[in-house]
Amino acid sequence: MTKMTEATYFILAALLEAPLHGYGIIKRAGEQSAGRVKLAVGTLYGALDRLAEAGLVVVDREEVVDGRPRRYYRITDDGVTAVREEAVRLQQAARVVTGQIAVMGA
Amino acid sequence: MTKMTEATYFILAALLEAPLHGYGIIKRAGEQSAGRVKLAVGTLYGALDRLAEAGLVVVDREEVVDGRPRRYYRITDDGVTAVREEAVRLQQAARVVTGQIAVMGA
DNA sequence: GACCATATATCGGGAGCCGATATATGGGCT
DNA sequence: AGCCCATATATCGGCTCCCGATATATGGTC
Repeated sequence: MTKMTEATYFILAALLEAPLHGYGIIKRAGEQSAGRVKLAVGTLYGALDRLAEAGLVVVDREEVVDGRPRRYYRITDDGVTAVREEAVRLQQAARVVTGQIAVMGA
Repeated sequence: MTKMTEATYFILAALLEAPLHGYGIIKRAGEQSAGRVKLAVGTLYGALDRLAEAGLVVVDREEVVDGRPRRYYRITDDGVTAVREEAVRLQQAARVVTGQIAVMGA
């Protein structure tokens, strides 16, 4: 089953376009879901640690902006594969109830 | 957000067609997901208690077959609404990654 | 000065999944 | 006869993980 939690899924999804730092991930996840997903900070950092340990994300670079540190995370190839597989699982799960066939491209 | 767990979702989905007893729900969920979802018994009964308390399912009837008790659960109108809303959420979540638009009927 | 957005980090509580265990019956295999 | 398996319900403890609260720090707005 290789289950993935919802928070983990949206974190990976947020990193698909470009590397982001923690706070940026929270904002991006909110944007992508039209405000429905609000990642709590306590959720984020724990999840990022787990993702890094699993090799699905890596620290891209660290910066200091206005005295505040910023740690950018980048999704790995394994991370991309994992989040795409999870997207397929979500769609299949939805189909069980909707009974509708989704049009899927690449 | 009104989050619903994966186990809860598949339990409600399994009950959409007809009332089922606990063990039947486990088998039905496996069928509907092509064997991907395997509900653990410890998960099932706890989840059913929570669903009953929330009014999303009710006990339909109790039977005794071959000396073994069977308790049938039935999904309520609120349960149907909840599982449909969750299906939409899952589809929207999947779309964040796939970027594809799904064809939806009713 | 107070508050808010930005930014990272930790801790504790609570929810919930899951394997193990217990109990019970009937069928199939050896 | 003995054993395992499928069926069927129920409970318990461990573990994962989400999340709010808290702490710390800076710069802009009011």
